[in-house]
Amino acid sequence: MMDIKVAYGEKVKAIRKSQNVSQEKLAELAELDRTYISDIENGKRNVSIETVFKIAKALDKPMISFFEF
Amino acid sequence: MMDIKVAYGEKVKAIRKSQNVSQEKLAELAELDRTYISDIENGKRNVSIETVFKIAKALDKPMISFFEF
DNA sequence: ATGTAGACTATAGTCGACC
DNA sequence: CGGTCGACTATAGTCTACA
Repeated sequence: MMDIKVAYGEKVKAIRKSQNVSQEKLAELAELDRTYISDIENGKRNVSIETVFKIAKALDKPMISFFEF
Repeated sequence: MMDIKVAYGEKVKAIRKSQNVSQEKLAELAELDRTYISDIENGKRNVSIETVFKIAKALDKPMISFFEF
């Protein structure tokens, strides 16, 4: 059974790294806590769609980019 | 500014209705509370990605279907 | 069948500190 | 720079009841 939290976290990390952005910078852009970004990328947090939306905007990607598995 | 909760709720309602499924039945299939489904469709709740995933599975649609605006 | 309200428990999301 | 811990506050998600 696929874990959506893990899959989402991996997407965030991959897209963030492809843009050479640090977790710290992403946190600032998305107005979220840095430690929370860390947890998200490591598949530990079940984020809300508002948070998904904020991160998508911060990385300038459509939301669906994070759910294409 | 677009409200992601409202947009998501409208998608759930539209897809659910297109399949002639009641909120009650959707709640049962997704293993969520019926009143919660009602709130979601009315744009009142900031659902988690696990909940989005459950609803997507219950309606037999890929997650991205709910974020194509 | 659906919307809403209120009271409840679990967890999303913050923050400071340390490695 | 990123992972983790612990304590915290806000809200996700449940449930009963009534229109």
